[in-house]
Amino acid sequence: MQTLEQLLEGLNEKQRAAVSVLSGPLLILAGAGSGKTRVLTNRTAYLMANGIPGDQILAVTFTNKAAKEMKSRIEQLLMGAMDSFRMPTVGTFHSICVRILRQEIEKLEQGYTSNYVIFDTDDSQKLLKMIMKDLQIDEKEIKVRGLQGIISSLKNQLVFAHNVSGALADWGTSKLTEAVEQVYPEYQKRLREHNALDFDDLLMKVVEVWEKCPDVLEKYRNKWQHVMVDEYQDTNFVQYRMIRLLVDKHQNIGVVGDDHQSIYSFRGADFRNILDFEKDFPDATVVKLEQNYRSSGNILDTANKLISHNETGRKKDLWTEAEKGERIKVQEVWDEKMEGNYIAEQIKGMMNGEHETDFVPKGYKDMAILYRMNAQSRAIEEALMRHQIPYQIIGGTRFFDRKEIKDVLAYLRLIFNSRDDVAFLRIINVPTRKLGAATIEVIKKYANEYQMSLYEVLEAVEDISELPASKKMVLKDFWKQIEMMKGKYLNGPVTILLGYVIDDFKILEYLDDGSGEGEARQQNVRELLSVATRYDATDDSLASFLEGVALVADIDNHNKDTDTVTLMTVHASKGLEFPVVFLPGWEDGMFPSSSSQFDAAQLEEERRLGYVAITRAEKLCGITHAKQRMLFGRTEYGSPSKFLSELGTDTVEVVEYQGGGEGRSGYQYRSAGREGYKGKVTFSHPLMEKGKAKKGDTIRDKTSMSAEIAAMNNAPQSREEALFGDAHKENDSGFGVGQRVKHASFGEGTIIQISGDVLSVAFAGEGVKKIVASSSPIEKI
DNA sequence: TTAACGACGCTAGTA
DNA sequence: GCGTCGTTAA
Repeated sequence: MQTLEQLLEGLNEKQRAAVSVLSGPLLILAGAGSGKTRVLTNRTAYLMANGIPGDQILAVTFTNKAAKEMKSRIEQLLMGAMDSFRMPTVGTFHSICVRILRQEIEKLEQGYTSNYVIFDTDDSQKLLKMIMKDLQIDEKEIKVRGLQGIISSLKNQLVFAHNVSGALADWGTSKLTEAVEQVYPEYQKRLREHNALDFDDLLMKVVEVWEKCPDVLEKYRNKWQHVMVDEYQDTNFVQYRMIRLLVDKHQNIGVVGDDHQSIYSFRGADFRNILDFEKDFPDATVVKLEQNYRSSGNILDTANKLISHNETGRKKDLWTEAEKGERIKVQEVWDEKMEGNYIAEQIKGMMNGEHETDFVPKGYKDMAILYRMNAQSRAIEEALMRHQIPYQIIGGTRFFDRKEIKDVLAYLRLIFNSRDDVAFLRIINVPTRKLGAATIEVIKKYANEYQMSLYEVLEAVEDISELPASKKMVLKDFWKQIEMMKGKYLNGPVTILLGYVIDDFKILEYLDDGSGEGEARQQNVRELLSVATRYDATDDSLASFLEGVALVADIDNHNKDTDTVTLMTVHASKGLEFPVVFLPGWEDGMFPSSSSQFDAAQLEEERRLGYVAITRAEKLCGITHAKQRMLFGRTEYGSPSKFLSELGTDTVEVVEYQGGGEGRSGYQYRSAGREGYKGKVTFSHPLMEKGKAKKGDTIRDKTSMSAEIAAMNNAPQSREEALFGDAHKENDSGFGVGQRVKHASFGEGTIIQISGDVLSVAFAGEGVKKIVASSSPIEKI
């Protein structure tokens, strides 16, 4: 019984009440910083300590990172306390659905097999474009993205392709809805033909199979008798439906969330799910966690004041025992460059001990810069570089979205599932095999005629009279190479297969164009090898690797151990906390974003986003707003965010911009009085005007400039550099990058970087190790 | 068939 | 400001 006590130790009364609910519906309304994660993990452990087998518990988190953290915390809690235990299933909706569908999808009898592939937004866009071409829908008239968006939201509402016309009745008739009616069913048909699912399908198909096959649903109801859902306010309709199906029998459903932190309605999330929980489950135990352990008093009060301007949502009284601390500082700056400079100087100042406050940051890692959109990062990055401040940036172009990475992955996808036409088209001429549109068209025609996938056509390519002999040979060789790899390496460790793909298809040679960017692309491909080693030990190495890379989010790669400032969007920062937080760009049209200008519900969502932003801060929070800003190549004038005037004056210190802006002193700025900002909304957003960007007069070479600054600085400039360092192709002892080696204690691995005599080797299961080539037990294989 | 060039549109946020 | 895409020249 010792363990039970321990699991409740150190919790406040409310937290304890939540943790000790062993069954039935439970709603935990957890304000920002109220110890939500702790409650979630301790409750899981508590259930297990009370005799509920771990494998009967399902916990759904919002990101893979959260899942990983939760698992390791549960392990820590129970290790030593229990002799043996089975781990609960912890994962995101998407990752859990992937696993369910690997087992069950064939039961749908739609032609899917368990080795289906996952299409990302890019893949599905390509497919949609092909369909539009075939259906002769003009891409200029109907935007692919718009179409994709509507199809996605239909799927999130569980509208199936066969009843799309009924669902679209509410939308009225337009060119767009007509297009959707035509395209959506065709899109689903082609996905089936490709044995592919898009992100929305992953959820939808699970609901479909559960609704169609009661025995399958029954199996999962028995398997997971206790279900917990984190960030419940961000669930959408399909996810809600899934949960209901799963728990309606045993009713053991615990959800945690905060309607004030619902910031994902743009992708279908509906915070009414959390508001209606008690209606859905009348017997629910409701626990409100309102004590905040994260932020000092002034920060919390400011956040509370901001969110109080929202009309929808539950009223909460978030309080803290912490002292008032520093006031939030609102600083006006000239433009985005000076904003970057200001933030960089503040950071430098704090690191040099020139702080005006009692709080002393322990390092760069205590600080974060959270912005509304990724495009804001550029000016800030440049300022940080100039000030030699190390940083890591989350988001922007994801590693797995880079072209070279997607190309290599497309090879693996084609090897894994030869029906994947999108993968086929991506790589059939990459590296170039001198195949053009004409050749591809012939293959497409043939595939269409005989109802085959594009790849299958290659097997009988000799029979196609329309192709010249030279093309036939090239195509057949390609086919033979892929077949050979399928035969030899399909079921082995994915690193081996990947190594051969990179080698045999001469990917590195192809990427080497002599430029710095070419070099960076090669490094990315090598990095992919080291990522792959993590999957080598799994049973179905290739499948789990492809799944893993399809479902990673940017935030999953956040490293809180390296001593760097963190840059990311406010969206990505949800669930995190930092002693010092900078919030740039609080101007109308930026934050709140211009799209919320005429929509009260969207404006409230922006306000919630502002609330999330401020509540990330523990000790210091600095907000900046610029008089003017370069956006999409144009200079825009902005007034201070309307949110600033909602923060009150007691807990906020306002500093106006002093001095002129480079040759722009004529600009008159309305000063903010003591009662805070009263700026009127005059921001004009370039997306709203149909103006044309004027061409830039000077073209700056970004790479050379970054390299120049990087040379002045020995700290890693970016994630890339931190990962790759300064690598050379081959060293004196004859080791080469990409080569497979064997180490006496670490086993087999792949060289991913060479720096003099020091090799960086990615070992399966061991991660990347630095090894001195001349004095280590290492040999080539 | 490919490389070079200019027009165009975008960026809100994401699994 | 920048990448993508389609057109054009070689």
